[in-house]
Amino acid sequence: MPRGTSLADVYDRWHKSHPKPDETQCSEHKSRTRRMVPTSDHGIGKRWQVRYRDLEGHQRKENFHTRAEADKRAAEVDVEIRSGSYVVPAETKQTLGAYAQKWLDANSVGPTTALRYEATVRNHIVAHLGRRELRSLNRPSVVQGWIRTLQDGGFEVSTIEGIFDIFSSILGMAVEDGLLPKNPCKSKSVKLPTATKKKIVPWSLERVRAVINGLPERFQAGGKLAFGCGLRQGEIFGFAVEDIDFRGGWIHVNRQVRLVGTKPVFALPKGNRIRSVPLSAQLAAALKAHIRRFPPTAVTLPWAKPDGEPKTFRLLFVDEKGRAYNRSVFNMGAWKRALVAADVIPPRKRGARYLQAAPEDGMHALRHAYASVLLDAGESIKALSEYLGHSDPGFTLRTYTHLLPSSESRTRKTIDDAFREAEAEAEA
DNA sequence: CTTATTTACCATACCTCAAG
DNA sequence: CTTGAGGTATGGTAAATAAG
Repeated sequence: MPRGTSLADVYDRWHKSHPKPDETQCSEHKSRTRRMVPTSDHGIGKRWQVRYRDLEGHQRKENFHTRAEADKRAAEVDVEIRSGSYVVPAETKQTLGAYAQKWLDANSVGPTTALRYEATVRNHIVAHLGRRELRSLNRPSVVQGWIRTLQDGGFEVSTIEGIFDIFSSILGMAVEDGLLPKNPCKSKSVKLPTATKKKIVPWSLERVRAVINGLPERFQAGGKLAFGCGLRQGEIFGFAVEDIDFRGGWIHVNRQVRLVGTKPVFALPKGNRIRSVPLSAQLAAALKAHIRRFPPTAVTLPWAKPDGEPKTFRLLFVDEKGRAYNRSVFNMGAWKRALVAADVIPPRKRGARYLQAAPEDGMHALRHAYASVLLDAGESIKALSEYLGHSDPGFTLRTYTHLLPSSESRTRKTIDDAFREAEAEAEA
């Protein structure tokens, strides 16, 4: 703006060349006033300003060096506000790294999940995209390229999905905050690698028996309980003598032992869902024998979080020092050795540091074996779902549907049984 | 020193909930 | 019933530490 030009002159020129916007034309949004004024008259800094009200009615100002730029921006703002793609310009300049931290801080999830979110953001999101400005992420190609680098990293599809979900959630919040016009993760052109759905292959009964036999004596009944009632590992570790109803033939799954970071705590089972499971006579006998041999040990741990209220339960299965089992120690030690004893994995080679086992040969395999045996015997999905503690029978069905005996084999078996019965009657 | 155990942290499968 | 988004427990390795 040339020196000596008065503010009034500028206003005048502006209004002459830019007729007042028609009120009715833009009544669907709140951007009504937009005008340009010089911000200073000494030739320094930005001299043209666009003013408007944003979607929430807050007044916004943006400064420009030239009138042409300001004009262009003013037009853009109107279009953006009308179409809903408007974002606050200044705040989109923050980096993804900074915004991801806000997302982490705003979350209220459990400690396990918080740890995972924090690690995922740090290792997979901020590491690759952390220095980018938020608004620069509004391009599907950028997101797709990032997915590609994850793929090249050799991660499982399920892992990439997990990382992507968190990323999408962060950008989703940015959209809600008005910092991004839309979430590029939702774009049609952003594609995740497709997963081949893995089917659970249950252990054979021989393997179940062999591995249980290979466990240390103090935990053999624990293995039997895991297989015989389908409990999760943490639920076995938290199983107490008061959870058994010998008379009625039930066990109650009321808690688990969980690690919060490295601190063990008692907590409700996964999904905060307690349940009861029928107890077979043989398993009951095994538990009684175990209790005689290894009397229940009172263990006190905080409830739910390390600084939670201390609770004491008389646990059936504790380590040699009378502590609740630490799953990391257990899986590395007793469990792996049982796998070796059962010939599931080879013994450790000289010089090798660890016993190697496949992920599907963890203790969870006993739970899967339980499900498999029940389905094979014709137990209903509904009942199985209850015993496993699934809240959704649909999930149980999806997980185990391939283990349901086929209709043909059920038919053959039924007829075979009928024949046997008929022959038995004829003989009598 | 070598080997065993524990700790710290990461990857993955498992699981819930509710909307479509 | 199916599916997508959100969340959690289990499986695993390497570094740190303790034990032999």
